[in-house]
Amino acid sequence: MLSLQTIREHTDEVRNAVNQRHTEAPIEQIIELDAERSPLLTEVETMRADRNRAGKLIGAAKDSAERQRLIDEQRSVASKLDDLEKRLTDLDSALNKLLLEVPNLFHEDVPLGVEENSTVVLIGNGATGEEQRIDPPVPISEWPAIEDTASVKPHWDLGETLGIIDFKRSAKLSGAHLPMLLGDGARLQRALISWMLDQHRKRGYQEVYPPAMVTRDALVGTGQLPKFADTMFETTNGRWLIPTAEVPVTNMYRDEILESSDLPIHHAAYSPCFRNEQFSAGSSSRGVKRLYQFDKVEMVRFERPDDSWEALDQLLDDALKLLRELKLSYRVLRLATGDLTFASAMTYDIETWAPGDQEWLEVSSVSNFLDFQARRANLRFRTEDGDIEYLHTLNGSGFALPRLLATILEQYQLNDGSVEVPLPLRPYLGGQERIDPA
RNA sequence: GGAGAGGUGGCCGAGUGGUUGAAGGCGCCUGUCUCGAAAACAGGUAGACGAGAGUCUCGUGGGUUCGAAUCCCACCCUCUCCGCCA
Repeated sequence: MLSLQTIREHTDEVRNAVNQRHTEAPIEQIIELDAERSPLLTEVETMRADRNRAGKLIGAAKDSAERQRLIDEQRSVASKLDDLEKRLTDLDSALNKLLLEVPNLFHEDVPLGVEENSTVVLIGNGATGEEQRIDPPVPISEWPAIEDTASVKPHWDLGETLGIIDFKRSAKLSGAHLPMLLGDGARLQRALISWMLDQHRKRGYQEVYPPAMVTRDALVGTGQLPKFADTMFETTNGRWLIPTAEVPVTNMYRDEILESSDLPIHHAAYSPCFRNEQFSAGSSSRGVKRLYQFDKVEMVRFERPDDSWEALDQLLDDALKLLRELKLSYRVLRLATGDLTFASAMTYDIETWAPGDQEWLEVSSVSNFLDFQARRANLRFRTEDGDIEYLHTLNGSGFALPRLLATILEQYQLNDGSVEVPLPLRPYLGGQERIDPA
């Protein structure tokens, strides 16, 4: 969250950020309550100081008449202090509630506008290995459509003919949007998970296998709650199913003060993710593109504030390294303000090309949250000078498995209907080179 | 799920209504001593808000009281035993 101080001192900037995100936040209410709170706080603190002073005198009083006189005196102010304290508590909790609904500020390089204003900043060709930085970035609305004449099947057809993705049978047990992987499909996913975790580990990301159920507080910490409760599943025992491993992992160091020498901390976590998607029939949710449950490998970084922007670039590159090794075609978007998530100050989306479906699939989202989550989750560290500061958090997927799997199936499809196994994954599949129809 | 024990500062641990934000020890930092180190001795050593005075924090939230680490209630967490389970 933003500090009260930020909202108080940079009100216009905050208002502007909220508007550019095309959302709403109770800024005016916050300003109003804050104006009432400040003088009240001073008054309450002065009265408490009096009370504490009197308490010491009462404790030390030898003469019982004098002691009784002091007690009577305090008795007469106690109820007034009580009233004022109640009002202060009410204001504080109201303010805290409102502050949780204010989105983060964003970096000046974030393009303004809605989704179509997001810009393409990088594009990579899987076949040739060429990578091109797009400078200046081009809005996706002006980005030329890909002329991909490859006549290949979309992954949902391929998955069925190869017998590796089953939509029909899983519907019997779970309903729509919860497909199952079979045989080489399940094995390919497992290979991907292992390979990705191994790659991240090599680059210094310590592996974590987090709980998939978390408390409400954890979700408040990362910013999903209180605003986005309807996008998740609450369990009957008061926990919530995680929408991403970002939630448990970012909350790991909650209420701790890390030493400067501990930073940076890099984790990679494999977990299932659960999202209460509002589906409408159509191409955007076909196949495995949008599901109630999917697996994902997520990278989470805890950084010193000065390092977080450089860390964002590294994080993006750490994700892209995997796509380069898999020889997949991809592009990187810098999301526009209207498409940014609540907590993010800047987000890159990585999309891979799905030739069967003729569309780009979002397989990763890489964000810098600055101290926004750190304030909510109380993530702090001690600087070299001994000061205590909020650290910065970042995360990026590497990668969401269903869509990555879909892209691989479509990009690695051969003329005879089989699918080649990407080179780096073969050691994880006992050297297997192809997936043939079952 | 049942029965019991317990949650105090970086750690251990005292404190059961009043100059206690908290004794003592360990650890850590600084100084004296030393060629240097160790030992010894002396001093220092939690966080939040605030310009500051000051206020708040002894698992969390309520309550009693002029006053709560200390009394009462609820909840959370940890440990032991039983039951159940992968």
